[in-house]
Amino acid sequence: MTGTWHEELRARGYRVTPQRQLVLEAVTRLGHATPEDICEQVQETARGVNISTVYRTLELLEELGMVTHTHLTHGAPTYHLASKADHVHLVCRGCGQVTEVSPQTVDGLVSALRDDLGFETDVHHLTVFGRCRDCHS
Amino acid sequence: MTGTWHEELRARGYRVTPQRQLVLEAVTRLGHATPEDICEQVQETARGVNISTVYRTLELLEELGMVTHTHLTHGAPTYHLASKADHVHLVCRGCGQVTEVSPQTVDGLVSALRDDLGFETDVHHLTVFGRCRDCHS
DNA sequence: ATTCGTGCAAAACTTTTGCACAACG
DNA sequence: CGTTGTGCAAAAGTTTTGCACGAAT
Repeated sequence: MTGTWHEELRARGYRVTPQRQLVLEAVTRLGHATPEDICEQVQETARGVNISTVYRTLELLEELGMVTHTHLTHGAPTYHLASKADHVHLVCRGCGQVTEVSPQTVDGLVSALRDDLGFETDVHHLTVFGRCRDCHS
Repeated sequence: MTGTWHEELRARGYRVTPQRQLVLEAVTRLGHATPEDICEQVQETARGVNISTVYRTLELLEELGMVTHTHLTHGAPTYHLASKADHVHLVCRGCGQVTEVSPQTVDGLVSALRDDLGFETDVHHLTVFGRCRDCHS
């Protein structure tokens, strides 16, 4: 299971390092996590890892299409696995809860934008803000 | 026309100051603008205005419901008039262009989320990322 | 006259970058 | 071994905060 993306890295001339493995594992485990969250998680295994390495690695993994990021709150970007990114985020302004819903929920919107405007939606990046059932004020 | 929101401010115990007028005018004029954009615009009229005042004023105006902000790019928040915020943003990852489309484009999505999940979408804050017609790579 | 708002400066955060050393292949 | 990646430290960028002065009511 680890082999696959090792080859992916190598094929593109990048090296496989413990730091890169740890960052990817942290993203896998944490789900929606900020660079700082990820750094903390990584440091539980390897204390020395620097946050600048986390930033550099996230940039790399994103370029490789292995992770993506979205802006769920204020300004903090959160990263998650691209392979598990096939969903749309709902963020509740009341309780802050993040829900994931199937991309087919937005199929209509995606088609409309494509047909009317030629706009190809990046569903992975779609975040919908609002209020969940429990937080109707 | 200026009277209306002057009273709004006063009614809530806030004062009407030139800085607040200028920030609101800048937001009105610029459309989607970052705090720094707004600060520059304001300073063309009143050189002394400090960016911290801009931040404080934007926070106030947002609390009053007169402006809203969205995250159109990286991490830079952009502000615009709440009264003109009745639209959805399309952001092209290729050329960076921001297009506004009618909220009725997302009516289907909004209904689906409400009916299925009880989730009330905040349409003002909806930003869709993707690629515009001219930037299909 | 009082209280609130502003400018200034510094602090707090987040993200990026340069460089010497370490380590992957 | 050669080249790429990392840690460290510092820089750059953005947003927040404390405080004394100025301005609105």
